[in-house]
Amino acid sequence: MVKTFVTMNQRQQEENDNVSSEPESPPPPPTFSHTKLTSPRKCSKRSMQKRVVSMPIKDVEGSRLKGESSAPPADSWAWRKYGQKPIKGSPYPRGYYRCSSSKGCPARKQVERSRVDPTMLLITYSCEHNHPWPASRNNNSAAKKAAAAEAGETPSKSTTVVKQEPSTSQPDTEPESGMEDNFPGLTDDSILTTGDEFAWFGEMETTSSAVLESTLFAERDDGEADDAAMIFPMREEDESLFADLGELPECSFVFRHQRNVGPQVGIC
DNA sequence: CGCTTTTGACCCGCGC
DNA sequence: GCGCGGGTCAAAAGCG
Repeated sequence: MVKTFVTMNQRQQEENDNVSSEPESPPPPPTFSHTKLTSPRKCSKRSMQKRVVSMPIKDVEGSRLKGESSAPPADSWAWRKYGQKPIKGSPYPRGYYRCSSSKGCPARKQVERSRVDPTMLLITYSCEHNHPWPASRNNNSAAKKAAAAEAGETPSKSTTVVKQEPSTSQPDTEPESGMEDNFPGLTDDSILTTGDEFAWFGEMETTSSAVLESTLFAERDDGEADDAAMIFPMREEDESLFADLGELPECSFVFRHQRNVGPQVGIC
């Protein structure tokens, strides 16, 4: 299973759409706990970290069909839709879901259909740092249903973009303190290791054919993004595509992982 | 009956 | 300061 990626087109789209996490903001500080947040409504976009999953519609439907009974669904939490908005420039509406797996769960996700590739769903996950992630409930069929409904019935392909945005809701505490207990997946260290610690994403990763993206190295200050970009050598055509990436945020990282998709970019 | 979805209104941040 | 667009709220309707 490949991890985390945004195709170039998707990324460009996100730049255009503001779908990406903080396109309008300068590179964020290297830690999570800087912005005081009193309510989700007051969460600054720049203070959030996102995870965007670009999921083939087919996968959404597939997991819905076989989901609860046999194989765990791609996303094992309960999501309740609380809104839907048409997005400017996009023919497809964006659905807004919040976690209903536990009371007071701050997690949210947005589901929209990719304009670049209508066969793909872009799912943006967000949550707060200190959010105590609930145990899997395998009860997200509703959201999937809605996502699939929004997406329509179309064949699908491959890539996945994951964006996640933990907000900085504990401004007076050290970034590491308490956070690991409640939201282990979003520590600076584990941010590089999706899977075990990032259980909820990891679960998605292992239970779905969707490709899961890596966390966005937004909060890193050690140049990891650059390193990540070097993991996969680029071909010339890819490099030409990246020629326009001069304005990528510092924290952006680039992969290539798919033969027919081209370069992949993670955005933070 | 309880939970979810729908949908219009409202709020807020941001750019001009 | 104003307008726009994105995100959330909350009431009503639908569904199991």
